[in-house]
Amino acid sequence: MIQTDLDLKVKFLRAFGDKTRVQILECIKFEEKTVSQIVESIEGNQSNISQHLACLRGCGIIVGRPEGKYVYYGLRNLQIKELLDTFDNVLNQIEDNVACCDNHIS
Amino acid sequence: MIQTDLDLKVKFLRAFGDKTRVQILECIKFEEKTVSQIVESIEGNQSNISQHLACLRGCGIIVGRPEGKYVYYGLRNLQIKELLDTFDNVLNQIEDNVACCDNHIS
DNA sequence: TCATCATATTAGCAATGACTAATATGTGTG
DNA sequence: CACACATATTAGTCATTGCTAATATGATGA
Repeated sequence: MIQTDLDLKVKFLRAFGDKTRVQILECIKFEEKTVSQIVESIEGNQSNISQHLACLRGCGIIVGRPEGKYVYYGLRNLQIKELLDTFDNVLNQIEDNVACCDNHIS
Repeated sequence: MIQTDLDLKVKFLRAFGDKTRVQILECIKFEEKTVSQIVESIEGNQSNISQHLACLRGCGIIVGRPEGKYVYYGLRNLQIKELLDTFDNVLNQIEDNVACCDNHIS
């Protein structure tokens, strides 16, 4: 299947649109963590977290650094960090509007 | 149901993670358009587009301005515009990684 | 090498989201 | 008022995504 730029963009953006993945990103926003640490921190299960990590990694949002039997995950680069900060900033301004969105789409 | 800040954040971010909605945003990025114009521009159907517009509006990303029998939709504010630009910038840097993400999640 | 721990992968199921078709609302115009 | 046009809403179906449980891989240390 051919992926257009649009498809890639959507895939990238969709990666941010899941509760577990947002929690993971917040969890490793300031320092890299092992899978176990992330699992414990957000109280998920190992398999599930591992799948979401694979997704975020595959989308170029995070990177994994194996070290012995652990893998440390962290944000890919500063740009991603800044993007996350931008989300928070924009969200603060429009929080009231988002609160009343009850359409079943999204 | 109580919506936590996290839920709101996820709802907001998820709004960007759909092909049709991304197309809509690109379509009205520089100037507001009527629903009909958007429908024609991205070759969707009216009902579908209308639902996605409701979603984006409900999430505070776009605003609708009724004028006579038309409704003009545009980005809510400059911050949203800048956020969209940021997406493009970040994406340019990591496009190669996104391309090879084949996990069925996201 | 065997046992253990950390992480990844797979398959199947459950839940959510998006699309279509039909209908409703609302606005302008003859 | 009646009609035409623009947009919104609803219900139902189909497709996608996420979760769980089980198993596999890979590394460490006794």
